[in-house]
Amino acid sequence: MNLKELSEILGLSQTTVSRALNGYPEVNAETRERVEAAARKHNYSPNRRATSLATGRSMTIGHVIPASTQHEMVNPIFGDFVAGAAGVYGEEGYDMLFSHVTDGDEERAYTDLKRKGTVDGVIVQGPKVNDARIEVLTRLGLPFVVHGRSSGAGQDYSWVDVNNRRSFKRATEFLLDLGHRRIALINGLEDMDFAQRRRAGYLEALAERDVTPDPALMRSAEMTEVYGHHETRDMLALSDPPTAILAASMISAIGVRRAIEEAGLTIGKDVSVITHDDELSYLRNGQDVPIFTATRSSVHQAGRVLAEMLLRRIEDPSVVPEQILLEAELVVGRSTGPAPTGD
Amino acid sequence: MNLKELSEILGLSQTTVSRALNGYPEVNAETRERVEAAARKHNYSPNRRATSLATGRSMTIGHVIPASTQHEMVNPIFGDFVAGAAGVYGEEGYDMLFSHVTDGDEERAYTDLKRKGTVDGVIVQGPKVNDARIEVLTRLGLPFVVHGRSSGAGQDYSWVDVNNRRSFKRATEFLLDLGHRRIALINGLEDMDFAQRRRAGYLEALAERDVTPDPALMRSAEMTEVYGHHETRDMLALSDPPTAILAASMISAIGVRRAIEEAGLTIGKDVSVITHDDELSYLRNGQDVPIFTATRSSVHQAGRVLAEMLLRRIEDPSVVPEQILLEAELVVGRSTGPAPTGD
DNA sequence: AAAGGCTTTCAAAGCGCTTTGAATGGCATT
DNA sequence: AATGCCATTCAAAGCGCTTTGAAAGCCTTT
Repeated sequence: MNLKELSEILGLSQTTVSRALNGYPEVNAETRERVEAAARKHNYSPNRRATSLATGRSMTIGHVIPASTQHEMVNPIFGDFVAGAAGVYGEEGYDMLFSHVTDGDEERAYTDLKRKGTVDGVIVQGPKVNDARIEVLTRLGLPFVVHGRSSGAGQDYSWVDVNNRRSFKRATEFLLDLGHRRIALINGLEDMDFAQRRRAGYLEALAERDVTPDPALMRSAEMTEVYGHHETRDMLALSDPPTAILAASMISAIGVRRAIEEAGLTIGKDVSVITHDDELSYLRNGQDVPIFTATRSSVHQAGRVLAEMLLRRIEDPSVVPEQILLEAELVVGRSTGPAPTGD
Repeated sequence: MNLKELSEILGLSQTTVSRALNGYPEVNAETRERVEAAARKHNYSPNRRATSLATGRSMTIGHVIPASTQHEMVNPIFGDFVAGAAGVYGEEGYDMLFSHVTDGDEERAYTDLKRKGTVDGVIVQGPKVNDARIEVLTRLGLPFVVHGRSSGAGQDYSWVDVNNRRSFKRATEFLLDLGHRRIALINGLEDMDFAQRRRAGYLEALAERDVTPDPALMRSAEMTEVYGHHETRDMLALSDPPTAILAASMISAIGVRRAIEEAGLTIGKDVSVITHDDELSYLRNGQDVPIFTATRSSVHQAGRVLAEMLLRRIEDPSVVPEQILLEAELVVGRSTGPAPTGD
């Protein structure tokens, strides 16, 4: 059943039927009802490909997954983020499309996406310091919003980010207040913008209290469980081990906990741990009392906010870029306590 | 730059240019080279919407996410599965599309997907017992493959599944061999087909050794960390607590471990734990020695296999349905040991 | 009775591609 | 010189929709 057939059944022109279904005003109310009834009866819905070609809009949002960062997709944080965005897309009648990109080919990928008209806009995930994608997209005029920020990107662009610097500064201060001086940072990959900001906050707090940062206590890699475990085990074996650890995600924090327990130490007593908590659906930070003291900010919510922002930009691309800085809250759980006395 | 402009530049007809670029034989070799060079130079690539309308193929694979199972998306297992599939799509030039569906509207969703021509085929995830989707898709003639099986679905359809019954039977036997008699099962949601099969395997093993199953030791819910923790804590408080626990995923197993440790017990000594391990990228089962004794089967790999199967079906829908049953291996880690003696 | 203004409907063009069926020209064959 | 056959190329139709510009019909106004 296509538009032509439907209009023949109704004895109307395709124009009128199309207009009736799309809510144009110049259609007789009675006619509209007849058309709508017929459409329902014959289970008609317009062919997306044809509509898309005719209107120039695809009603699809793109998420580009570079092969290198393909890990992105398997990162549980990504899942929650995307689910948040998908909720909004669904409500507004948009579909979500993932495009795989061979490495280094990002510019071409976006150009194609634009050219091929596959999507109406894109969300840029995991921005690095000085991320080239922002310039490319601006130049192409393809609507986009960034999850996070990219220091050094010249343009004025739309983004939603968590105040990573401030939240990690606050977490560090919290540990300092408890008497800790040997505080480790198990960060995300250092070329990620968010990781830089977290480290900056951490260093800032130390500096303000005249604590000299120790490079041996600053680690960074992809935030897996095994990584958290590995680095913690390593640091606990130092002659002067940390008494507190700042972890970048629940997943690596789980690894941190495992290493602490394997070492026969007690979390929150021998070693304090604070993690960033993205409020992942499958890895909640406990039920009532938080497992970990944490800087908390829902990545699912961020997904929603970004999706809404993007749809606004698509609606009217001329609108001035928006920026939203979300504050993470510091929730106190059972993983932190006063620094053990030196003897 | 579109086909018309490109052909004008070249002084050729659109037909010839199109054929040259799509590798048709009836084009002069020299002409083809000229065309290809010009396409590269002017950064031409065909508009996907138009191609799609003309050919009737969208080069897109759909994954339908029902609003209820929207959780699916935030399940780390889903991420790894989808990443596996996405890899294959990428290699074959397909995109991946997620469609949100209001609940109970699945039939209509698939009908629309077919009608609108948004996708060339779909992957059905998380099949329940007697899943209605299989019948709908068969009737619509939309190519599909199922990740898992659906007991009771009449049709002959394509699927890839892990031998859940056998692997959980074997895991249970392993625990029985170690002397355990109070073995708990922390299963996935019971309306999921895979959960049924796992339970069947578990019960079969118990029956063969004349161990009476205890309903108090059989729990089921969505496989989150908090759930694993909650059920374990609950069961350890029983007057006759389990000495071994079978968990449905790494994530719930992490919760199980947390509860055991909170109770002051030692995993692998006081309580043995076996989990199913999907080899999630961010939650590897340790590095060299496995953390948990586990039934292991890569869900990422399953994603790849399913995607390849689906593309084959799309290529030739008349081909007879394929079925692949993957065997999980039982890897022994540090979470299991002999049952504690009764005194 | 003619003119003008609404409301409602329509025919046809256009979106950018693929593909069918026909045309062209060169060459070998009769 | 006429015929037939390839190898190339082309014009035009078609995919299923939206949208422009025109037409039809009816009522009101002069």
